[in-house]
Amino acid sequence: MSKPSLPSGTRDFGAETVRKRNYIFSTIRQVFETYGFQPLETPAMENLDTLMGKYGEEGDKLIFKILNNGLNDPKNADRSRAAFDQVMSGKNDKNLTERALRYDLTIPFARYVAMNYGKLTLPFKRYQIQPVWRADRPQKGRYREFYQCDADVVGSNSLLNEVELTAIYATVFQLLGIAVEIRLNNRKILAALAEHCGGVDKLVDITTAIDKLDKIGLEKVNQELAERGVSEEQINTIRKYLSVNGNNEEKLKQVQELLGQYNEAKEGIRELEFVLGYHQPDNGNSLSASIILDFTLARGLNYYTGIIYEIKAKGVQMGSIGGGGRYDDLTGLFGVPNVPGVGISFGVDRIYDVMEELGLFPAGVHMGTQVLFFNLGEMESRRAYTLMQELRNKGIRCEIYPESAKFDKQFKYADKKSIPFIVILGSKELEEGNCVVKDLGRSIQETITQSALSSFAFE
RNA sequence: GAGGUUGUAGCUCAGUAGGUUAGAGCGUCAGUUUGUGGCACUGAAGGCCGUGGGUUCGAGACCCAUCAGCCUCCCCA
Repeated sequence: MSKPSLPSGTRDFGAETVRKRNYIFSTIRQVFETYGFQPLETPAMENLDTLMGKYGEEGDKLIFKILNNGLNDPKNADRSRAAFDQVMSGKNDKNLTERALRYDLTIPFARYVAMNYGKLTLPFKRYQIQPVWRADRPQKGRYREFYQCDADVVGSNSLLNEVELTAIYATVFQLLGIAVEIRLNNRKILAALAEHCGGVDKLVDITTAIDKLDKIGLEKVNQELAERGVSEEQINTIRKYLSVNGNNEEKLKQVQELLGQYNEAKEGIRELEFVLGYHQPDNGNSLSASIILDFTLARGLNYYTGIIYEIKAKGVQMGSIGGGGRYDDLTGLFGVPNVPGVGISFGVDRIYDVMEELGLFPAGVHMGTQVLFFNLGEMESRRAYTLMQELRNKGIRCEIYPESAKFDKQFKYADKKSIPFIVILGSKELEEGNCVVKDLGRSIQETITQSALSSFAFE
């Protein structure tokens, strides 16, 4: 038997890591709660048809499918084989798989809203912090199991929601100490560009092409567009669009000049102006985050219809650490039309990697044992145990060395675990009703009465 | 899905052009030290060299396959 291993792209988390991750989770949760969002949890698995077709062609490929049970039952054998042939020809078959692991938190949320529509008070604001799974090839900042922290509002068209979600992004990253760019764009502006270039059907081609801008450069983007039947004049417009620059105000002005004749573009510009207007420095915001309009931002998720978000950490080589946007009719996919929504997502695993790389975790996240009681014999440890429980009742994190071992060994144990205080209670102390408290960091100790121990300041 | 790269002790890595019994540091354990740690010294344990084939008199080294990690593209958090 060889050593056990982990499925590709999954990880175990040791104590240190768990504490640091919890620090991120609780920061995000606290901000979500502050903005009036309520928690929701949904199952790890969903019916396959709930997920399929929601994330685009690439997304479908990355959904982890769960094999049905009982495939090997003789009475199912023919059906299983037929289903397998279906799958081999690129189709899904319910006789082989009808469930899958959740791919994100937005679609399960939409499913939940559709199922509970009558019971929910609209606008409905929920947050959700759970793992998601993607059958992707692992690499830097990319895992097959990772956590998302989502906040969504459904049942409201108000741009005030976008304003608040922007503020949530800014607040969370400020609390975590990560300098970020909150990049904003609007699908409506992209749609206007597509319209200008010959029709909405070009939207996907154009957006995926311009999304590659910073990777393959302007020339290649143009080349790629030409291959997709975009005329020279239209490419010229795209070229101008892509070279929009300056501060946010200047960028908006240029886009206005370029696409202002389209109503959709006007609308998109107005929406962005609205959100930016709320985040002026004189408006109670002291954002360490910069809000940057990026008209080349074209998030792949095909259900976005309005403002889209992407978060980029400054000073590190890392994909986006958050994203989101507005969707007009997500629950329409599940039979409940006309429920607009907007949401954002935090990628905790990438945030963790960024904070680790930049050394941003505060020293205080180590919440290990504070006090180690030495074990110096049967009678001694009985007494020590009683005293220890008193401290624990006061919320002090304690442990007693389980064996009656040599001093040396117990000291080294405290060192290894970075336990700052030890309590020595040996035969002499037992007799005199005392105990010795030693501060290992300062290397000082004092003898106090056992009754005074529970009010000792372990700091 | 395509490509690159790595895989030797618990961890980080050496291992020369294929040649005896596979090395170091750190860590672990024991001792110097049975009531005062971090240091030092002494000693010990721990490896089918990722896995399976192949070439060779001989493979940790070379070839093929496979698995896993990391990285790039696609896409994404």
